[in-house]
Amino acid sequence: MSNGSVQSVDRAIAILEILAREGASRVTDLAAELDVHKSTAFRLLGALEQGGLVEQSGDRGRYRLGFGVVRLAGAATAQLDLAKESRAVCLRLAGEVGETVNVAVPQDGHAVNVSQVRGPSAISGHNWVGQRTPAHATSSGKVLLAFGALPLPEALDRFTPLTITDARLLGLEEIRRRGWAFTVEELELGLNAVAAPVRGSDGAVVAAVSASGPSYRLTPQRLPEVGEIMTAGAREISQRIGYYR
Amino acid sequence: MSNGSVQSVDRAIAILEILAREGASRVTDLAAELDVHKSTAFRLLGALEQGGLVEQSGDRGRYRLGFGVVRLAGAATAQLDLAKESRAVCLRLAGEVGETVNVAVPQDGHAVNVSQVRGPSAISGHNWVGQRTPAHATSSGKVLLAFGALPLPEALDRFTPLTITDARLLGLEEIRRRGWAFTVEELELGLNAVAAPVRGSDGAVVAAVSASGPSYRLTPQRLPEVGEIMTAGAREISQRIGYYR
DNA sequence: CTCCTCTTTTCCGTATGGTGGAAACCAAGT
DNA sequence: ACTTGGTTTCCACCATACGGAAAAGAGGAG
Repeated sequence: MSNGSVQSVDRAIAILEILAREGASRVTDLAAELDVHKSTAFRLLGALEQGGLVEQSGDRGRYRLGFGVVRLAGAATAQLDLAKESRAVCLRLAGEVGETVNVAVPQDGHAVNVSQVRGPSAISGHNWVGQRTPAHATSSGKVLLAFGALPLPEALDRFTPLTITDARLLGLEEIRRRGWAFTVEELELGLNAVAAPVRGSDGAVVAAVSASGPSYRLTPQRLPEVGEIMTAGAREISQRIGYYR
Repeated sequence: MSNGSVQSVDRAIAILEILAREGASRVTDLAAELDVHKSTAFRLLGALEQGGLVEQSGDRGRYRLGFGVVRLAGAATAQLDLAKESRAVCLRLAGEVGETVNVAVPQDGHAVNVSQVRGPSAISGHNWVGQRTPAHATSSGKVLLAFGALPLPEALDRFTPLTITDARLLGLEEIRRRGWAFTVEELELGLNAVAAPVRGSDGAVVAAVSASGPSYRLTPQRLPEVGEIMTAGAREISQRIGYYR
């Protein structure tokens, strides 16, 4: 843990905080509050302005927070929103399907779980949250691959004898057509899963919600039924985070 | 207009943008993308973390945007929200009262107008938006003084023979009791106004909405009626920006 | 359990980027 | 037209931020 000592970055952040508090400020006032020279304050404001984090008010020499801050915050809260808004839906889905439900987002070429609700009959205490999973061997991953939220990996590693290691056999087009994906003992023997796409406000797929359980309960015959349930659940999560189509 | 040349601030902002785009990143990846040394990236992240704009993800060495960005954005959008959300209400109030309606926020010891809707019978083409007005001589200003959104100025300047220049005679307690304020030819001869307080999500008064017009139309006898209308309008604006009490 | 690989984190000498100061420029008020 | 106070520009200097080396840590393979 560092002590945060980059003087001009510290000062720039202090300027942002002052502007958040005051609404708008003049160069002179900011300089006085920061105890720096007016030319220093002016230069720091220039850098923040160039980066979109501040902008000039109508009248000369007065600054306020810029829309760049709102854009950054939008990105910061998007995943907070997703985890928060999806929780209630995951709880219901876990009860309805009877298995563990997860929400995964694309990150560094992997599917990373950000939310989990354990199924009522869950045997395993396994917590998937924070864990990255191989996209080609998980139902969530296949969804993210199919809908363009993840790029196809160069190598598809084998985890079980049933793992698909040929990209052409992943069936991504069929997943797009059907609207949900599944795996049958491809990540772990005895583990099946079904996932559906979660869309953001612009319609792009930003996450996947999945149900997973032992193959003797989540049988291949049961996949279509569970697929429809997850698709409806995914749609509801999408609406909760701002997708209205 | 400066060229934004503060290298470490520029780099810090670039880090924020990368994190907004990627969701989370490692030190090594940020360094590569910024084309700086890993120790440089690490130090900049430390400064941003100290300022609350980034935080570490669960796993070691991975960073994401922090809640400080959301707090800054909250401040940035609050006034955008106010101007946007109040517009529809101001339009209706202007029609209902028949006079020009303004919304003012406290800034640097003044009441500053951020939104205006001209009344149907407005004679003057005067645009108040962006203009700061003396708090003690305007109805909006008196509201902001009464409810603690503005401090009492040291000197109360006289604008007309009717301007109140003794702070004790402003009647701030009565304004709090009654819930609205008025001026009668205190800023300009022949100009009267009525204002009511707009509250933010935490209940604090963050703005005032006012109706102003010529004293032969906005007569003293008409002030109570208009006061009630403005109070209802202010409550509606408050609810639109998140006040639910 | 050991070793390897890669990343994170720390430390430090150096040079360059950021500083304060002086001054030019600008806007508002009298 | 002049004054006042703030904004903005320019520049020499030095203190801070840099990159590099290395220590520490984590994860994976054998």
